[in-house]
Amino acid sequence: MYRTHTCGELRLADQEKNVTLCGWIQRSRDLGGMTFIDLRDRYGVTQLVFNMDTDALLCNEARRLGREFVITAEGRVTERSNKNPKMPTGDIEILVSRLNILNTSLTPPFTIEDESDGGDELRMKYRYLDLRRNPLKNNLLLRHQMAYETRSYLNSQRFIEVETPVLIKSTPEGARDFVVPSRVNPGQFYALPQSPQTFKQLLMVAGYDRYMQIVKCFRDEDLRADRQPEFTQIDCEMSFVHQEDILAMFEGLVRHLFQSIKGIAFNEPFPRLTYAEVLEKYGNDKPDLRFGMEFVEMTGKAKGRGFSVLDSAAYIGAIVAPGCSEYSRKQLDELTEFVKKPQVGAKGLIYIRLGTDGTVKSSMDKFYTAEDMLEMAATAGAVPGDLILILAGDRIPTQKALSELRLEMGNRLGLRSKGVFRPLWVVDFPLLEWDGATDRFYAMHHPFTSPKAADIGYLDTDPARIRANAYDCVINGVEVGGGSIRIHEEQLQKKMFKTLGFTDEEAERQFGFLMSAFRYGAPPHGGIAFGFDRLVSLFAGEDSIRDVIAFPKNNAARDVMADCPSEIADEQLKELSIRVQKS
RNA sequence: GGUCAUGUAGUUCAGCUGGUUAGAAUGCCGGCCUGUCACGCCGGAGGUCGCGGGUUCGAGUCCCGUCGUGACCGCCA
Repeated sequence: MYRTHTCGELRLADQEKNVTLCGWIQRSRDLGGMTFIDLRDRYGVTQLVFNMDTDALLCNEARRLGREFVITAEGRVTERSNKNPKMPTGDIEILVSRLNILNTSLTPPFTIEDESDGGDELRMKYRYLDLRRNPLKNNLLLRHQMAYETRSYLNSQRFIEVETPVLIKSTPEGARDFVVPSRVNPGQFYALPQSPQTFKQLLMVAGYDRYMQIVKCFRDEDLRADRQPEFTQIDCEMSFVHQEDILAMFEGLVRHLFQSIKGIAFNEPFPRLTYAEVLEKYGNDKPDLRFGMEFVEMTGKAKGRGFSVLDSAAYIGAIVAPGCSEYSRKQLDELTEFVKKPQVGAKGLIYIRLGTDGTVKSSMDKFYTAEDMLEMAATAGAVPGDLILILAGDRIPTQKALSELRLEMGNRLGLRSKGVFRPLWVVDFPLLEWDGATDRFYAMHHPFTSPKAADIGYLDTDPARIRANAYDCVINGVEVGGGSIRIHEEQLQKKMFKTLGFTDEEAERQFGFLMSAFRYGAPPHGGIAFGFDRLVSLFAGEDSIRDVIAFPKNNAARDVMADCPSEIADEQLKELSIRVQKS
């Protein structure tokens, strides 16, 4: 070993020890007669000291060290005459007797500090330098701890980790597949898994009744701050369970992570809201429960005064912004602009101010009396000093817009604190979604999700009404996990494929192996997958999952450090029987 | 596929209704400095204003195109 200790561990108790440290030059302070150097490694920073009087030669050598040089330094641990209470190692320093430069460094293009001066683009290009900084280092350490605690909890519950293949069969359902050409099978392709879905079900058929895997998944869709083309799931499946058993087991996992990593205990069970409920109350299937401001439907109450915007609306919804009655014209205009953005899509915003002095002011004073509005305010549960914000229009788009407005108000009022966590389960998702463009149903979760027993009858009569045994785990407005109880009977699965518009032949060609397996004693089973990157970014308080991934891709799915994807040699293409069409 | 924002010293940014030699901070280099820890002080170097075209007597600034980056919509079972 080059070193006897790390740069984070020496304390006053180690005084007079002769030690050797290795690390990178964080910074040096040359005072003329003496020079201080902060030496950094993964574990911390330790101050080295050189003195002209003690050893002029060595001190001059130290003055020539540049930022990010890699050195090894041997010396004696001594108590500082000026201690630095801000550093864990601030009581000591190393009086260096021997110095060795292991490697020099170019001056890095941005400063390796907690608050770097580098922009995103540059830091992505030099990711290996960015990873030297504490914020990213701490995120990766957190990620490691969470993976470790996940395995620890699930292992204690008798789950076993099984690896599943990465080169699998492509299927047209769901997200676009990443595709891999097969050299030995010209003209044929593998796909990278969007998730190990079918394999974990096959493991259940095989009798491994508690499976888990922390596994990479791939989806060739456009990116977002919380979406990468390759991402990591905590993938799980269990046999002989009902929905209730899954929720209990994995509520346990989430609790274990919060307890062991953040020391947070939740006293109450996680709330469970149905899909229908969260849409009515929050206009969103992943509601942020850190604050209330639930929707109040006014559709029945607010009509019939000759205000055409409301009279013609299929849905009228309100939220109450507590204590905001004094919002200025400018602030209200900002909110109106916000809801009118194309991404939000409302046509306008109606407000009612309930003054603390009992007065009522509204943007629809022309049509409604003060009594009308006080009655509406009472319906909405508003009190003097509150501001009521109302959107009207078609039901679904208006609820969606009101949801955006609710979140915006939550931000403005500081109700979405990063240190507060409000998990919940959303249950009873619809089984199917109608798509007008292709004129067919799609599975909302995936085609293996089982319908609620009570709703199975609707398969033939009214498929849109069927609720699924599907559930999401949502924390602070982030969908961190989701799963379902699967279909384990061949006949029902066949019927499901039929409802989705598959012919028997198509179903057989794409999922024949699964259908076959179901003929050999498939146990009832179900599972869940957590978005590990999202979970870590939530714990880390980061807005983007890129900050918890060592080497992420950018907006356009490029690795700007490696400059990838890239073209490949004609030889390679030929070998793969692929011709590239240049447009 | 679409909308919006953005691109100026190594870096982060400023640069007004178009007008002399494009500024600041930080980093870098040199000098001074024996208890600093974001050390301090003095000095210096450093620019194809992303790229291409246009308008104009004159463009970092206005217009068009293009490329990069970021956020969002569509998309993501």
